[in-house]
Amino acid sequence: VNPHDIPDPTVSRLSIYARCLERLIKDKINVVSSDELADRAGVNAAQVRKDLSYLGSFGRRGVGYETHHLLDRVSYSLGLSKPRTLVIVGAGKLGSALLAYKGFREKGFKPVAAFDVNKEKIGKTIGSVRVYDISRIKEILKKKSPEIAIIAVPAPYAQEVANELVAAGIRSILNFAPMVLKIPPQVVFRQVDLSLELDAISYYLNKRVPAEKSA
Amino acid sequence: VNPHDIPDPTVSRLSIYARCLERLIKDKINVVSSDELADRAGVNAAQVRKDLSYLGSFGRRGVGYETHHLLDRVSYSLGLSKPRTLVIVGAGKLGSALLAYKGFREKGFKPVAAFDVNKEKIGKTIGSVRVYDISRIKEILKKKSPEIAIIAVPAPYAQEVANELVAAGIRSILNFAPMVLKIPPQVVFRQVDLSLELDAISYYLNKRVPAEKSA
DNA sequence: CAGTGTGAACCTTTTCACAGCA
DNA sequence: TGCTGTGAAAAGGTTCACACTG
Repeated sequence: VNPHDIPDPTVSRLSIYARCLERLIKDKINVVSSDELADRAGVNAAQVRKDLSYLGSFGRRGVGYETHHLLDRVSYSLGLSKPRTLVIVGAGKLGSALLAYKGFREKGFKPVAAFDVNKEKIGKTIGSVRVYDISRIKEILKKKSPEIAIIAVPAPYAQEVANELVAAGIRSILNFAPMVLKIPPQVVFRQVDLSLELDAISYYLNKRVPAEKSA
Repeated sequence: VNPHDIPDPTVSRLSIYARCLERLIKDKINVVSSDELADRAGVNAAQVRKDLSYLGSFGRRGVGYETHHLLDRVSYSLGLSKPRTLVIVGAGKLGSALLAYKGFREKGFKPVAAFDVNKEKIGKTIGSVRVYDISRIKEILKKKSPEIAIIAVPAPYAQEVANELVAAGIRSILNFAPMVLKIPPQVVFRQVDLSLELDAISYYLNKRVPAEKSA
């Protein structure tokens, strides 16, 4: 459907450019150069131009990019034009925090259901979304046809949950459990891994001088 | 301090190998081949061998890697041998979820303080850690000297918080706010970005056939 | 033999540098 | 003149393939 294949790192940066463009538009700035956008996105200007070139060319030479137009184009490429529905599996601390997250709705990601095993949570409403018994995943997914499932259960249950989601025909999964999951290739899969990030920080902390001398 | 420079993607995978090795050890498996480890980590075997080769060579040809020894070596390389202290700025839904996260302590990351602006939270204890007024960052950081700060405040405040942390001499920052932050290069910096991940999923959802025909 | 360790080939991504255009 | 768009070069990472060894 989309024009061409965009490299994965570029996809990630497009999301960041979109965020920067929203800010610029909020500030009533109508034109931005690759230099300025690069600075705001924390990358270099050639990178911005190369990234945007995957979407076609609509900068004006000698001027820059029209912010509204560029945001439209970036959003379109990311498929953000139409709203997306999602479910969250696991309504514990993390799941609840995610359900309460305002950013979802603002960006067009709409939670339509949550699941948990805890009897006390089942039937309750968190962040305007109902919590269902986890055994009803297949049934509810059939009814609501969400496009995205977020896994926010403890690591030992994550693979099992993933299997059920896949069996129920989910098209994409975002996993927060610190666990390698086997997911069939036709399902879009991404991972957010707090504990990996901490390990990485730990590594780079050690690489730096253990005790700094001066600023 | 550390032997050699390890590529960033390898650092991330080392964290995953460590996780797999813990599992293997829990299951009383003492030797593992690069093939088996690769399968569990979701990468290919050459990758595993190349990654491990950055740490030296201690596999036994024809046999595999001794799990205990390898885990020790990987943990050491990641700097996980010694415990790390951290603070969390922002004790809202997300910050509280993070404070409650058991995985921290298990892996040797110890929260020593939290900060918030909300008067109702200040003075309370969440997950065994006290919540301080955010204006006391400098003072408390001086006293507790944490190595890592986690930013879990709303995006508009994240840069301001980051500036204070840097001014207070923090050595590393993990940012959860969906916001590009300017951090001086001597501070180790990583970002966890939910909204970016969702955008990426949205992109790949669009790339796939909009309606699937068969399995 | 089975499985590691690693140079070399391959592939992807980033950066450079400049032609081309408003 | 100033800034985009883009080939080409450089850098960085992954995979291959095989010599080597317990």
